[in-house]
Amino acid sequence: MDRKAGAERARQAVDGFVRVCRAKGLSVTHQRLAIYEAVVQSRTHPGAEEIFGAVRGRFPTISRGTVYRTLETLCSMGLVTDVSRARGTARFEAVLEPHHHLVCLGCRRIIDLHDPSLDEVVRRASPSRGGRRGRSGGEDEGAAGFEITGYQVQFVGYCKDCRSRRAAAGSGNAHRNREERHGTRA
Amino acid sequence: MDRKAGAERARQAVDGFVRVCRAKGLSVTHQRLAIYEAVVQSRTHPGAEEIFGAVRGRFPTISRGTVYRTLETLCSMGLVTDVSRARGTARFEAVLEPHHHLVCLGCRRIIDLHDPSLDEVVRRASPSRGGRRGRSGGEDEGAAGFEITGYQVQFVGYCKDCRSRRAAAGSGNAHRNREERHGTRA
DNA sequence: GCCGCACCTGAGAATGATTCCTAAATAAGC
DNA sequence: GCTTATTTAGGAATCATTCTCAGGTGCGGC
Repeated sequence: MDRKAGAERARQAVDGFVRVCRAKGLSVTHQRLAIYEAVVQSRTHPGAEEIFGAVRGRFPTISRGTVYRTLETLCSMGLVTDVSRARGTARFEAVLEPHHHLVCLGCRRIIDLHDPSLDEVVRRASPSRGGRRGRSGGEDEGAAGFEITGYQVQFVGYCKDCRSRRAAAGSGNAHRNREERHGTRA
Repeated sequence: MDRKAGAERARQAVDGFVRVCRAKGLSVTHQRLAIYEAVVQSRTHPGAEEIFGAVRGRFPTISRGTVYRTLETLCSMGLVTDVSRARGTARFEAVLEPHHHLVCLGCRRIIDLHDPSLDEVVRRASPSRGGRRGRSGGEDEGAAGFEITGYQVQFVGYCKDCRSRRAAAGSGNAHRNREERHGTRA
């Protein structure tokens, strides 16, 4: 039953993949499909290197470049998410009071957000305080025994400047500019 | 008044810095102080490169290595925070339903956390929905006009395995092992 | 104010992740 | 099957970060 459900889910995923590729005018290559499947099958939030390793079983000659390129493509198709979408170079601050962040995916700006009501709310739901969870299929096993030392609510999106820049580029588009590339689409 | 308050704040920061260094048995070097001041004075969540540039005005021969090393030291002293403390290599997933993450600073494991109550609550406080904010001194100006495309609550800490590993290492400590180094202390 | 030494820094090499480049291979429409 | 635009393989290049080690410096004791 478990096996059957898994096979069914895999088939649906492939179907969806092909449909989305067609819709976006992208070729369905074996490599793309294999990389997508590798992400779908993994429960461990794999990195590019792990996916490279997994796919190499089927395509011994696949290159890292293909893996990186394809993962970016999959993200922009919305089939895969970059968990660390606000990732980038290390960024520091000396603000010691607890607070949260708005991260601009366009220019990588980080804006502090002080809102005590967010803290209150997160603290209440925090898994270490017995917040209810596991209702969605029991996927959160690893959470047991986790010691939480900190948290933040991270909002991602586009700051005022980048919004107007994007709006301006909207008319004469046909390409994504370099600045947008380093942000991971949400 | 603004200027005076700034100077006062700066002096307090330096005092605190010296006190913490003494308490931890660390030398108070000019470079450390300068790097700390650069972080304190910046409102923009600077990266290592920016701090390097800022400090080079005073210490033309300072090296990047010193900047990186010192930032790590400041973080472990608790004077500075690595905003992207869950940072690392890119990590992907194909789970499309909204959910949150537990990030282990020990082994970099990422655990999904499905808790609809968190979504609900965060959505209610979201700055684009007019959540109350700016009460803490008006520092959140940049938030105006920000378009939010996504968010996540990110809990950082130590998973069960890493906790027991740390506990075991606790008796025979005197050094931080390599595995802990790549995590930013909370 | 001077000494010793453990702790720090500077310089640059090394590493690791990611991106870029180009020729060869391939999917998709006809 | 043929054509062409898209995609891939392979490897060089880039960028952030870490490591190494020889020389320099803060600081407690005299």
